[in-house]
Amino acid sequence: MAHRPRSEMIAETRGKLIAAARKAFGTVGYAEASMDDFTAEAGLTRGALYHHFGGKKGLLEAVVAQLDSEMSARLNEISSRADNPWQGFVDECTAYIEMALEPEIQRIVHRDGPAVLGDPFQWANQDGCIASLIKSLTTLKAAGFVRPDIEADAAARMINGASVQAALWIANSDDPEATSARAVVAFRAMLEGLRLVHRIQ
Amino acid sequence: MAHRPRSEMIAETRGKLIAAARKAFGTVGYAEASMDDFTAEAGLTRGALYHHFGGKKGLLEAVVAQLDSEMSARLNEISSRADNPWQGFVDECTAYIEMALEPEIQRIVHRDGPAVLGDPFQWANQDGCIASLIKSLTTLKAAGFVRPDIEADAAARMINGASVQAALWIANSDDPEATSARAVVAFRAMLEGLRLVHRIQ
DNA sequence: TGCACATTCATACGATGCGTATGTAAGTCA
DNA sequence: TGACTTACATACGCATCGTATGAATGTGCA
Repeated sequence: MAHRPRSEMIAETRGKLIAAARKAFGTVGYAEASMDDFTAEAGLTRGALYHHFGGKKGLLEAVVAQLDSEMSARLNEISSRADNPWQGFVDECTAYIEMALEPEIQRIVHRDGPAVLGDPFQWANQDGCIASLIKSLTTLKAAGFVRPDIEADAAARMINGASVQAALWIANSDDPEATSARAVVAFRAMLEGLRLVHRIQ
Repeated sequence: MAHRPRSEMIAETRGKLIAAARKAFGTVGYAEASMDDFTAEAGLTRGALYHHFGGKKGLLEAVVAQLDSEMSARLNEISSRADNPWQGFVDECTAYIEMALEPEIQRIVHRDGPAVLGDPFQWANQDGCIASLIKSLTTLKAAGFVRPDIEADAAARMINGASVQAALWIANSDDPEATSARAVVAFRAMLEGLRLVHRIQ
């Protein structure tokens, strides 16, 4: 094996650690994942982990950031190819729920992540999927689709909470298809409440 | 000390363990709470803990059940003393958010609880606060306050998710008063979406 | 009332996982 | 090319957990 630049080696090491941790966290969960085990699986030891990430928690942050940016990219892709802005947003939210059904995302991003790292809105991923949600809502509001008294941050919070719950419900259901349909009805109704409409009564 | 009936001793031991665990879980969190430490603080050892609760997880379940039934009692009290059913429900939800601001409830019920025990809707506390939510929604729907196509379970999910997020937002804010006001606006708007109203366009 | 039994809880032990301190090899730059 | 830094492995001590065992006390039955 020829001499390779150090920066490449580092990137490879970090990547291997993140991948191994992601797999372990996603399957057995953060608390049950043994650092010795999954570093060994990556052909490394805890020494490398502590050097690059400071500890288990730091590695979780890195894993979450990776998942988050992947989700964000998928969401941007989806919302960008809609002609109606509101419909695009509804699509985005629906996709958000569907992604939360994936075990890796559900477990790491929506369960262990918040429990270990705290409030997701404080994770401050500039390119995270929550930032995407807020951005979408901001433009929607500016375009007059959302009630002017509702702030984008606040709406993003509600939507995030409801989405995760909806996904949890569907994932734990014994008839995911039917449950999904029922969840979407309630979820869209909730979104309608945020929308700017004229009412009587 | 005279001979006391065994059932009393047991109840006292369980109570002491639950109280000590509740305090520890609420302050340092579930993962950081040492069983040796908080059992000793209760004047006991891990032996008693394993005997009565099977382990740390079982004790967490007991603590959560206690908090949950306390919350439920408070919610029932609040919703019962409202004249307008819908307003009573809004009050109940608002109280739910406010309770989630209490560190003990936020940490144990909304953070560590779901992470360790899984989906709160599966905890199956017959007298839990989620059951209260569902019950309130069921009666509201029967009375025609809620859109007929929305199921009580589904709505409870959305509301629960949104409430927890709202509470998290407020709790982590540097101006809780102002944040609370903004959160409530969005939350009520969301509730309006579930409500049965006549609309144009 | 007395005794066998079940239950409650403490103690003791082994195993596992974590964090830090230290060592070593390899890359980098003057 | 040699001093220095960086990347990672190794080794050690400590805390925590689960279980197996033991002692003490209340309880049910003759």
